[in-house]
Amino acid sequence: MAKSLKNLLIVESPAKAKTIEKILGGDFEVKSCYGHIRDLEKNDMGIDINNHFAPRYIVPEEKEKVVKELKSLAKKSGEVWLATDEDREGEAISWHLCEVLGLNPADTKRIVFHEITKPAIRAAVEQPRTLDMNLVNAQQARRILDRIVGFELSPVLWRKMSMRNNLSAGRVQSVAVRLIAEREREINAFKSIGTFKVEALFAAKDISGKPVNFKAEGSRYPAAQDAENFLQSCIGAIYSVKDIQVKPGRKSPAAPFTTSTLQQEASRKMGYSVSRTMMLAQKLYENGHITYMRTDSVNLSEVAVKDISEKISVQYGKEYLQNRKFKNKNESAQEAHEAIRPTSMDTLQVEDTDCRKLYELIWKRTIASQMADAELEKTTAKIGISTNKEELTAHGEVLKFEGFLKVYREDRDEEDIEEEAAEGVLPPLAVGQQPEFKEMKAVERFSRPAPRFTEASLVKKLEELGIGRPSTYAPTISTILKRGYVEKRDKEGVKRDFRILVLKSDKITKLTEQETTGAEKSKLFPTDLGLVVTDFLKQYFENIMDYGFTARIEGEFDEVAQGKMKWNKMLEDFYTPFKQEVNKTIETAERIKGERELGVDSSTGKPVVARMGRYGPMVQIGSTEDEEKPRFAKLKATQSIETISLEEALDLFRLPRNLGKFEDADVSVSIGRFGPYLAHDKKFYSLPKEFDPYQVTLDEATPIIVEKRKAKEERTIKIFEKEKIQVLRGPYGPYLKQGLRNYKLSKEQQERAADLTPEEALKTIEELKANPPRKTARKKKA
DNA sequence: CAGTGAGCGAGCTTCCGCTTGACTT
Repeated sequence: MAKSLKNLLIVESPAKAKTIEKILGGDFEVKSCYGHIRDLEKNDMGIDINNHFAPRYIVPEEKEKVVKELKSLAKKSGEVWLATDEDREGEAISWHLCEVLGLNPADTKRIVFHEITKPAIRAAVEQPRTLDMNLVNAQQARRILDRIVGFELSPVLWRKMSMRNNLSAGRVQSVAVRLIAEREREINAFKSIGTFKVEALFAAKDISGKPVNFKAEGSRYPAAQDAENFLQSCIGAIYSVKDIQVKPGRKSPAAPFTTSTLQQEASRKMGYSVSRTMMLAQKLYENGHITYMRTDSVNLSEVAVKDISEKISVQYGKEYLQNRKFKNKNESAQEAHEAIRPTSMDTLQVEDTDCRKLYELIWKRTIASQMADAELEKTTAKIGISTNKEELTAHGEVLKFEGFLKVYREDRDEEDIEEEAAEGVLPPLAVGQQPEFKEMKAVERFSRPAPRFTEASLVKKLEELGIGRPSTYAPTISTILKRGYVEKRDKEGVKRDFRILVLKSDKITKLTEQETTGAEKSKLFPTDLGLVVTDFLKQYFENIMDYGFTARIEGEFDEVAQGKMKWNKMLEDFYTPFKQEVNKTIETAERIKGERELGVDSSTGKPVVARMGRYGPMVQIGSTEDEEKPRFAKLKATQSIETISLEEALDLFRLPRNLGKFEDADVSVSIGRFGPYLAHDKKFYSLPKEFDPYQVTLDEATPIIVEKRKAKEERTIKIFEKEKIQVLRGPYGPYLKQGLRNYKLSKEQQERAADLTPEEALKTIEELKANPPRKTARKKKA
């Protein structure tokens, strides 16, 4: 009788499975399928396009083990319950499970819950439903469309680009690169404008009678002369308070964390990369400290709200408690999970420092979300000037009740910070009062372009556009970095002069000071490759590259999910014009060069161009049609096709430089595939970083050669000339080298490396060639 | 390890979203 058998309940995550098994107890065996168990075959797109886009699914190799186990458990079980996530992907996973485990979708129990709490799970088991095939079809449409876009566009790039990188394009990654590319161009085109901002310093007595300084702001003047005229007009003036406004203000806490807001705050507060945050969160989740970390929901379960409320009452007092329900701003959210929160608000010691910092951040954000508003008092004082009609404004802000700010304050991105009115405490002022005038300044301030994206601010932007999902933000960033479309790096700022006019003791002084501008840390920069590929895709595939494309097709997926549209009809409508564009592009588009004319080389009269070559960005003097062969030079890592000047380009041709003779052989310096190097007597020595290949002298170069030669000798234990094998000393101990390849010695062989015979070395290499030690798939090189 | 850049063609690459370990270096 089936009753005696256990029920098998399948969820996506193994950590979830453990928790649920505890809640459901004896009748249920809870197992995990580890996400998707089937995917489209890779050959020939895995889609029969001419047969109404029929997908060809396979179980990937790495999923075979799980599938086998679930199959055998399903056979032995009384009933199978599908409890995958309540969203499009979760519904599809359940359907794939039916297909693979041989279950009938019409009578297999499908249950859902948004939170892993006892009441939610009990309630779910009471109300099983069956699979929603419309939702499954919406997922299939999503999957197939992404496969089509990716597997049609990428090969176009392979054909049209001369680089041998494994280029790729896709609905999400290509738009992510576009955002970074356009921001860069915006910055390059930005014309900074200086204006003079008036700021006066006064003093008045505070409550205890002590004089304190405070600031008041005046107008901005576009020209230095206007600012000077204004200061001039203030000479000898009397300043008096004309008006005082006191207004209450409030600040409310931010919603509990989702994946993207957690990534943003961890980046702003701790400087974690997006993938680091996810790794740490994964650990916290597996140890049962926090709820699921890939979510777009800001919702907290009732049980959690109760726990949080109690904690606030006990730890901070009842006046700090204010329960709130947050709504998701984002339309594309699927909300299959809760917000990210601690599983319990009890104080908890997390061992690992980085994990602890992230845990504490989550704890504080969660607690703060149910705390009272902070109450402020904002004071604005207008100060009149006796000699002219202008008024100065002083702002003050006093915190009356700290509320949630006692625990947590959200940081802001550079992008969102407007120049702030000076905040702080104003001394008590009265209308008619004449505060003591100290000085007035007009400081030149320059407008700034939007800052470059950080990983986290890119995620924020993508989420706003509805592009990508919590589980893909980190992988998307890895992809565009790996493809070389984007680089993460620092940029040194440049020094800039700015002017200050100071009015003090009825005299105006003019000063010039220096500031650093344009410095960036850990920002995303597009490479020339990224810029060129983006331009190409924008030109030929405007629709896919449009920032609204995902939102539009999401609307159609929703219609499929509601049963208002057939999924293969939707794909048909998308595919027909898209495929035409692909074909047209393959036929008509020129190879992607990204060429930019820089001018004429004055010494030869030949044109100079910057462009993409087989090995990356380069400059070229003369053309291939000329009788004389053109000259080529590679751009430096910090240079770009778009911004390099003729002068900088010509400078690159100063290499190779012959430095002179050393030990009867020429010493020359150049930049090669692996950076700057010295060449001498047919041997190469890489040039240490502190030397500039354009500046280095023979006297500096010879010690480097001598030094490197010595180091190499010290590394060499033995050389077997005939076998062309070297026994070398490396950072992990002695090893063998033959040609370009290294071979590991066994521990025992390492100990007697100096006594190895050529025969044994040869044998070792043969054996290692026959059985390469690493199991991980390695890429074949042509 | 080291100076390439044209074009041809073999054989290969590639997407997004769900999930975690198993792998060395």
